[in-house]
Amino acid sequence: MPNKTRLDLDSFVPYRLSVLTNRVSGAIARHYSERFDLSVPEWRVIAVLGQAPGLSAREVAKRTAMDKVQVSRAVQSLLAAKRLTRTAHLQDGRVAHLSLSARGQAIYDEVVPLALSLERQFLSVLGPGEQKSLDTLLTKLSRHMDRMSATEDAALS
Amino acid sequence: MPNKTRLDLDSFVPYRLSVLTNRVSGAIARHYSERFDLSVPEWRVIAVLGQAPGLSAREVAKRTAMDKVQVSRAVQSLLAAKRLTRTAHLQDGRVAHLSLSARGQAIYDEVVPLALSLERQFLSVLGPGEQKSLDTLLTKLSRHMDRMSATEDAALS
DNA sequence: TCCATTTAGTTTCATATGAAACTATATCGC
DNA sequence: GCGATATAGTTTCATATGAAACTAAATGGA
Repeated sequence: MPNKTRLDLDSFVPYRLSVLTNRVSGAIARHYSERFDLSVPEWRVIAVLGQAPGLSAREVAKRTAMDKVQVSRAVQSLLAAKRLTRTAHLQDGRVAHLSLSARGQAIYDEVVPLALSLERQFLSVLGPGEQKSLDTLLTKLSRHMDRMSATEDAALS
Repeated sequence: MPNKTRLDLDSFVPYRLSVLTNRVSGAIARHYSERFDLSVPEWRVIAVLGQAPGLSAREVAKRTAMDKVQVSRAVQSLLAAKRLTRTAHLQDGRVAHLSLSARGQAIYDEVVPLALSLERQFLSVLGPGEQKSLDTLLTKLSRHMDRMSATEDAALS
């Protein structure tokens, strides 16, 4: 790929990524939000608590790449809808453990197969080798971004 | 890749795409927004008008995958900052042609190399073959999403 | 022990966003 | 030509979002 000197949005990778991602996320979100009245942050909280019950809000934030404000709000609305339970930490009064309630678990059990099926549909245009290769590329690029932002942060301090 | 029955966010492709994209877009946006007080929609409008002056708002929307409300607002603030010019369409009174003003062009000329350099930095972790392969995969997946949403739309009507 | 600092989580406020209604112009069918 | 419909673009309104301030609990040092 030659060094470009002109910007063509259609071949600008960050832009292409952004358009693709928004369409995919949008398509998935449409499915579960219609059926369960669930926002994206709420769904992420449910997804991570389904896998790892008893996490604190901070831990949920870390695993979902959301910030603590987003998590706090999602947790509040999920609690209001009785989709989560919250129990105080025994030693640390600031911390609360979060888990899915029966209602939350029911949603989890129904949305997971839906999400996986949409993912399969999305990936079905790629052959197995291509899927592996996508996986590798995403891993490399994500790690690279980790390092890049770590470097930037260090530069600031 | 075996059919998964359990959802692991870290290996769920739509989620990985979303996290990666947000970090990349965020990193780029941070650069130009700080320097030029430019929002993402504004920058997109400038990017597309730099390439194709004289487009209408509707055409800008189409090329940037933004909706017309977003474009309308971005155009308004760019006009207010005298970064665009607007001239009425000769035949059609509803339509206006948009172009970069000298001020807008100056921003374009400065941001384009910055954006391209950040893209190169982002992609630098991949070898040339991998970059080509990323390009191919993005193209296939985007086309696939086009077809999928077209099918859904058709199903609705 | 007590003050300063850190951390978990919430609230506030200002701004961004999207859907739907609206305005103005253009086009189509008759 | 003229009413019905479609299209370009804007406005309104309700909600989502993020940054920063805030509260409460924990920790660390003198």
